[in-house]
Amino acid sequence: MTRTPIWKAIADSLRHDILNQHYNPGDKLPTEAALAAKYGVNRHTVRHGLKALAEEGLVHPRRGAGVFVAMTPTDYPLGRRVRFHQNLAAAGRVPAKDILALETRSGNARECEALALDEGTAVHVYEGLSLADGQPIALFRSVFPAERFPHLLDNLNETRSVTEALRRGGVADYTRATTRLNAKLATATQALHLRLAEGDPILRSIGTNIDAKGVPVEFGRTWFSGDRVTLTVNNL
Amino acid sequence: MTRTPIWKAIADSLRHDILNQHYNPGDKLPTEAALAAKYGVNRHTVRHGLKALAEEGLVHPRRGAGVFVAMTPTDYPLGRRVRFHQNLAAAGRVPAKDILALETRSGNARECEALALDEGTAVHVYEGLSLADGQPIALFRSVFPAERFPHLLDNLNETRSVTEALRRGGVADYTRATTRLNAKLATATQALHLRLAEGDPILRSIGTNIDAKGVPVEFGRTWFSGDRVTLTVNNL
DNA sequence: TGTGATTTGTTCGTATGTATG
DNA sequence: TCATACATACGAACAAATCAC
Repeated sequence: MTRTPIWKAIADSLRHDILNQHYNPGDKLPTEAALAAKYGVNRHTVRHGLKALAEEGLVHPRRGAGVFVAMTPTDYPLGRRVRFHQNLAAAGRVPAKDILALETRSGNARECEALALDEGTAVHVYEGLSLADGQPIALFRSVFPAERFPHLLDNLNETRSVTEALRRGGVADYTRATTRLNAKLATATQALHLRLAEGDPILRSIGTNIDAKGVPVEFGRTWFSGDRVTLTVNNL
Repeated sequence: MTRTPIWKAIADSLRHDILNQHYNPGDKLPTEAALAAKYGVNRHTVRHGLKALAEEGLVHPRRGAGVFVAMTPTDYPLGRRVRFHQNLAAAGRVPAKDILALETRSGNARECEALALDEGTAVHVYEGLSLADGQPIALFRSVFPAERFPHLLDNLNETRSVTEALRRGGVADYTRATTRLNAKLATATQALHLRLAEGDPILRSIGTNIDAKGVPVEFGRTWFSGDRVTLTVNNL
């Protein structure tokens, strides 16, 4: 009878540490050299164990950077009310937003149609990056009717929250009228912002939010990292 | 004052023909050579015009095959009741299914958990290809509790319809309990079946259907072609 | 199953007219 | 007037993917 191989023992040990939250999702494991020293074995033996963990999907090596504990995809519920901050807090993540652009311009055909405006009407545009635990999970571009919300950009700049900015604009509540979902490949720009490789899978969501009277208040497009987000649809 | 360029005139002419249904979605345009002859210009000039249309997303060239009028992605509504045949008929498409596999085996951990079975319990597996107007739009793998539906495979083989096969198994109605969505890249096998290129975007949907009493009757995974399908979420 | 014809993609080269400074 | 840059248009050849037999 053969003893269990050293590489398997190392894999088991690391797996135990990961599952018991000694290492957390997104954490970098010690370098292969450090692990080899710690276990008193050759680096190749450590690599063998890490390879097994990678095949299980538990870790995810990045050349030149290190071996990282796999992030379980963030669950992002799509429902009648889609609220970024709430969604991520409910998933136990720390939400954050980076502002990439805040501007007012004339809306294009699709934007104006979605917002029930005449083509060419002025719209506010809010582009940004959504982060969960500091990791980018989505790019978004939201468009709002400019005339109805004169101070929206200031409020967005201050709060970064669509919900709060709309509330200050007199919209106490808004709900999702439609959502359309596609799979796409990341463009170079998207990859840059989301810290992905060009050609990585992207889940694109296009939706319109309406106020209590059914008037569109926001037309939003969101590009989720396909690897880092799972959209969930729960029927009420 | 300059005349309008020939290539633009050709693009306008073709766009007119497309918008006026002279060419329909999925149709192949005449070859570049044929168009060049028809308009009495060089092939490059035709290509310039076609390139403009392609950038508008109106046409979609395929090397070695031809230039095709863009198919608008099939809308596939995700709701409480997801019915392939109804969904496609509602979108004005002709639905069809190819059977890739029908078998009974013991379910793995995830399948049994989703179906609320003990691990290793026997399940029926239905793998196939969903077609709209003859074009493959999705691969699916559905898993059913084998004990509860003894003749399911025969019924599936005969009707190809999950709804009908379950009805014959005594399930008059079933509803979607959960849906989870991810973006992935097509594997070689998936690309082959869906007639895509490896690495093309795939929208993966994982869901469980339950009967009127809330008992799971189907655990299904579907891989939609990201380009050919738009999932829509309405009336949550 | 493979083989040749068809069709788009790419890269050379040539020539002309127009706007700019 | 000259030099330059750019868009337009034509021609030829070959590569690569696809399709039909």
